[in-house]
Amino acid sequence: MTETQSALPRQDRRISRTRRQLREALMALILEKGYDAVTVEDITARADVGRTTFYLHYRDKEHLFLESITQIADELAAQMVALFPQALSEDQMGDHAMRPILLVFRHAAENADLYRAMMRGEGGLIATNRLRELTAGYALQFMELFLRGARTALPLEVVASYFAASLLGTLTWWLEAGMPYPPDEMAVMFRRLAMRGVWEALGGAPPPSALETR
Amino acid sequence: MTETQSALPRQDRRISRTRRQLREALMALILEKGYDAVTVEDITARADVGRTTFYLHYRDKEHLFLESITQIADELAAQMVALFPQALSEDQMGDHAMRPILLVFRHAAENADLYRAMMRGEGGLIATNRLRELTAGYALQFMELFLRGARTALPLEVVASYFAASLLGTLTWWLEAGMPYPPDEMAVMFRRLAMRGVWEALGGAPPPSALETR
Amino acid sequence: MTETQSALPRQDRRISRTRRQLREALMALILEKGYDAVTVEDITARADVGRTTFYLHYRDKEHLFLESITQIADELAAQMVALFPQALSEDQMGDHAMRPILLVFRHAAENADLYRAMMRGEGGLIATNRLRELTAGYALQFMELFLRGARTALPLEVVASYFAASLLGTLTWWLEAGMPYPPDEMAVMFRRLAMRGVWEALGGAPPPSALETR
Amino acid sequence: MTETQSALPRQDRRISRTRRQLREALMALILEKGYDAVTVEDITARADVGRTTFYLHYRDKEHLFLESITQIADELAAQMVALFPQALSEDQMGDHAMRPILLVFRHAAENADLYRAMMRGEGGLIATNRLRELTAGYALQFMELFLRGARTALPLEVVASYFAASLLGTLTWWLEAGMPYPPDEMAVMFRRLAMRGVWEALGGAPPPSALETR
DNA sequence: TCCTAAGCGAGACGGTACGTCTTGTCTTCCA
DNA sequence: TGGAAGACAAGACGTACCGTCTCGCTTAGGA
Repeated sequence: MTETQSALPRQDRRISRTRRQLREALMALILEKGYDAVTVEDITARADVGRTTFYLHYRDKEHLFLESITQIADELAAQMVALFPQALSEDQMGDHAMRPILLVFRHAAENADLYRAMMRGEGGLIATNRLRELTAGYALQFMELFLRGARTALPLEVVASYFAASLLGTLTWWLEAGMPYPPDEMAVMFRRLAMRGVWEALGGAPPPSALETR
Repeated sequence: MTETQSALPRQDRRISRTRRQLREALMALILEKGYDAVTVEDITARADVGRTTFYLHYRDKEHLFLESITQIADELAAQMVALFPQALSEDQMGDHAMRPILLVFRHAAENADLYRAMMRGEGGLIATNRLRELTAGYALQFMELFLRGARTALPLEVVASYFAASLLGTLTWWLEAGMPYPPDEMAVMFRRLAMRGVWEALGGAPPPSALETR
Repeated sequence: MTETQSALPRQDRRISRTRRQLREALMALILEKGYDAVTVEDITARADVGRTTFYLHYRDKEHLFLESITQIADELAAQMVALFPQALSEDQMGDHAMRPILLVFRHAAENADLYRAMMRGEGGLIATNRLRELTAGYALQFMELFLRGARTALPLEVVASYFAASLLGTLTWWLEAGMPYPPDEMAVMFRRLAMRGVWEALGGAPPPSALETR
Repeated sequence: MTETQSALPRQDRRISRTRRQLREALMALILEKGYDAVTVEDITARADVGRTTFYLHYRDKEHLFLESITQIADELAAQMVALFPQALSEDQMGDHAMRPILLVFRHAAENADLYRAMMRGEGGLIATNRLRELTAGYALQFMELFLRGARTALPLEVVASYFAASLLGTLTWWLEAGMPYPPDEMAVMFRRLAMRGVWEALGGAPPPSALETR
């Protein structure tokens, strides 16, 4: 990381420093006052940057916000992708279904402030929607991979959107409640709540491992 | 409705007429441009009312919005309450668990535009949060009623928030997708997805009726 | 004046009060810092008025400035018009030619600050040009009235622009130098300098009264 | 000129090339849009030069402008000085008084664009004021030379400022009107308008030559 | 021949002012 | 007397220039 940075021209390093300061200022302020109440001036004052400079980098507040979100979403997505190096056998599936959920809760725990900022307040829908789409997309992909075209009891998109909504909703509740349970435990609980119905909807009995192991 | 109104003094009728126009204007505008993009001036212009008059009745845009939401939430709540006239026997429970869900999807279908307005856009969180709390509250109440203090496999609040989030999430998806399935069908699908996990979490096997009947 | 104002509706009185405050603030600030250095915020702060209110009344600084100029120009113009109630006999002409000049110097002396503000600084050309056109116009009118179509030694427009430029130039010098001579004396001096040439250019010998009387 | 340049070190030649481009760009742009509307960026874009480079040579737009003005003013001044090689006899004076005026109109005709640029627009006062002072100064000098301390009918400074203002005003009108008369003719007309009054103000009858010859 | 100093272009940056938009308050007028 | 009209203050918005700065590139003239 340090190497990467020092490899950049000075000017570029300065730019990314400015952008980082802006991102961090925005996130901190959202947690303090909520997205809507934050003004561009607030952000630049906190980031110790001229207001003009803000507009040099971002169209408006939402632009900066989306960039910030995208960044952590991409991070999570990268970790997600790393989970599926090759096709899985069916009974591995049950076990592997657990992993992405675990990943999400752990990632949220590690970036709790960012996640809270994303989901809090009026502007939160911007973030929530992006995350929901992302999640539903991954769920759909995963399920199609598993099903290999087999017919399902319920329409796949219903299942996927159900899954995404319940995951994100549970996540939100958990974060707002101050993470009263450790992430791994939350993942297990969520799994117990969600997976039964999903497996059934997909037309199969849940693999034993999906119920017993973690 | 007409009777109720004609019972009011003339002046009051005029007031509620003004208020109704404002509400309707707001809802229409939210559907057109999204909550945030709507200005008070937009609303009053559409409602054919002076801007001053708006502030005579509501503190600000959010105030009017919440009032509108509250109105239909209350309506739904009233229907909900009517479902539980007395204590239920355990095997009635399974059957009755279905009813509130059905109610929600039907009510949403009947007031699709309002629901969409509530959930759409940035300001949507205001509505979504209210609905989520309301729903989680009802779920909690219902589950406590059913359990009568029995121990559960998972913390009740986790189950309740899970349930509320997945119901509202599914509802949102369904509305935004243009209600591709009839409300009763959606209720059944949602039930198949959610109830298995919930019943298990509450510590019991789902009553047969919960799986088969509608 | 007081009567006129109290005859206005209250709202209108308030408006003209705001406008007057803005005009006075602008003029004062021009004298202090020069036209260009004055910002809209300066003006509104001095006038004790919200910045938005400024834009409610004027497009921009120049608009306000021109309105102010026009006002005193109109005042002068009205006095000027009052000088020519009917056609003049030729030998009255010489005597009357003196009067407009006297009028200008006296008017400038009475509104010295405003005149200085108008002529000072970068924005001054806006004012200067307006005044020059106005003056040249009046001079042309006066000369045509006097000549009744007779041929002249020099083109009339040359004479008129010469006259206007020298009058305003002398005026400017006089004001900037702190009015070292009383207005009536200046008028006489200007007349001695300018009128000989002008009369000759118009083709006639100056009437004796033009040279001797004041 | 070419010789002078090639005698300079290359670097310096490059510098003066940059400066010349900037000057020319400014003048062209003033004629197009008026002084105030021209931005530094406009200038550098037109001059095909980096914005930084501008500030390498000039403090700001006004600095560049004044430098440009000074250059042609100096040129005119040099020609002016060449007119007075020695003391003049009184009757030569009348004839010689014509020459500087002629010089001014000819010089303006030769550099019409530059003169127009100088006098046009808001920023024109900067130039106008410089020229007025310069002119009034020369006039004063000339008159003192001629009078050799004799008493005058009117204060010398009044006469000088009158003279300068009327000369420049006439010049401006002439240029803006598109030079409808040749420079020599303008000089004669101006002389007929101005000189009578000036001579009288200085206390003497105009020498015959001043009225007849050119 | 290199190398080093200067002219220069690119562009990030802080700052100031602009003109616009929306909000919520208040006052006046009218039906 | 309730509602419409609209003046007003407040304050955020996004834009336009400004003048400063740092960074490399180029290029010419001296070592």
